[in-house]
Amino acid sequence: MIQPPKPTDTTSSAHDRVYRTLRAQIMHGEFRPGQSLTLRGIGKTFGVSMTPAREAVRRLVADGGLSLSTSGRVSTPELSNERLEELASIRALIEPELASRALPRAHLALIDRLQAINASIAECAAKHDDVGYIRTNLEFHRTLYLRAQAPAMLAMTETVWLQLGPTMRALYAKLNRTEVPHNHRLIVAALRAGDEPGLRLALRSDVTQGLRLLAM
Amino acid sequence: MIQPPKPTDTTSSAHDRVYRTLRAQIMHGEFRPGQSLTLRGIGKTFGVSMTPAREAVRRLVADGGLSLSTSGRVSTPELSNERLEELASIRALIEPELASRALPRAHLALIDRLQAINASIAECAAKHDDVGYIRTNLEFHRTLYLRAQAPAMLAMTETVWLQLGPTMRALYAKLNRTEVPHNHRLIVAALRAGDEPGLRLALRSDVTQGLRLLAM
DNA sequence: TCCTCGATTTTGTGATCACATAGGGGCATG
DNA sequence: CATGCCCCTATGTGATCACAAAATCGAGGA
Repeated sequence: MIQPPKPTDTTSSAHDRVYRTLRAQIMHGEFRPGQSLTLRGIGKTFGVSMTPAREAVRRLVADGGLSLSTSGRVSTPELSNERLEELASIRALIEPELASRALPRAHLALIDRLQAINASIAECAAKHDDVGYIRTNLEFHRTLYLRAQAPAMLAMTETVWLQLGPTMRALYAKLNRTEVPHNHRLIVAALRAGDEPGLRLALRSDVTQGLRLLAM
Repeated sequence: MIQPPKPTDTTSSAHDRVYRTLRAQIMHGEFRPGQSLTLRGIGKTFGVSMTPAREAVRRLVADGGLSLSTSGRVSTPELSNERLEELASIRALIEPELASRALPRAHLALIDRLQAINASIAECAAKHDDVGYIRTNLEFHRTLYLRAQAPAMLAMTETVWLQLGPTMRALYAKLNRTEVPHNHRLIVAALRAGDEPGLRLALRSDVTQGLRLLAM
């Protein structure tokens, strides 16, 4: 009946806010694989009705960040090993390409920023902050790829990250890292040296490294 | 008030039916670039209310098949040249990989089927049936890639096709093809010969060919 | 004839409701 | 104590409504 007041920001629609928040949470590993969500629960969390919650969920299902059971129940996906391997293959295909495109545009300020992000990663690793580790790790990659000026390719890569989010969380929780991955240092070094083949190789290794650890 | 009867199939939800139909239509070039759609119009077309229409549209927006104006208006995307080139690059990156993975599993029956599809393409070309041409062309690629046993990679590729749909339509309408693209014959030949490098090359050429014609 | 401004219509957004069904918990029975 | 069944609650689906904003159309004036 009475439309309740709109105390929140009016800069974007409700469903978009829900969508972006949930997407970031999933991508950064804040949910475990197979964790179930409910539309009413999401709505309650964000202070909206079921309608925008459903739209956000639909979008997330569309790009693989959530999966729908046959009865319409929503949960984060549990990836099979084949799926995981395939997603890693996609990363290994696209991300070296993105890095390679970014290379000619990577000036010193960018490289310094990447090194600073690596320091943040080290901090998260020391604190055993899994979510922070994943988030800053992805930030490292995104910062580099943004220079590639290839928004569609980047969007596609982020969609893969989204699908991997919950599984990465479960994986990293087991690993108990304590330092920056070696490959990140190789990436920075290759950028400084302008070494394109080395950069591609380092990216490929970095991307497939997590999977290799899982398969052990 | 009164819930109207459900005369339609109960095998899937309304929004899913709308989604799949619209997705196919967009991918096959049944809409021109920039063509605008309305939620109420979609609902009326499919005999459903706005709710499922909105959900279907959200999903399509999420994977780039439709775009939203700032005011929430829905339309098929008009791709910039940079975007187009980028999407072609993605195709050129993934599709040779898919073909390569399909190659060891491609037995004779598959190759024959591909050749039959090529014949269908030729028919469509002769009849100047643009939509049919695009549909059978994509069917050729999908039939091959299904053998790769890489569903995530195939899904990603189809998403790119979806984004290209309206533009491909506009492009092919200008070209007035009259025969099967030469590269499709090369693809079949490479499959028969088990020639992996040749297959990758033919795929790459086939995928980027359309773009090259546009840039002329 | 063309531009401008205002009213009306169109359209998207979000809330709410009725309904069907899937799941889970509790109870009875072996 | 385990297991199967049933009822109730939780949950998703789709329709409808109120509202705001945008677009479109038309009238009037320059």
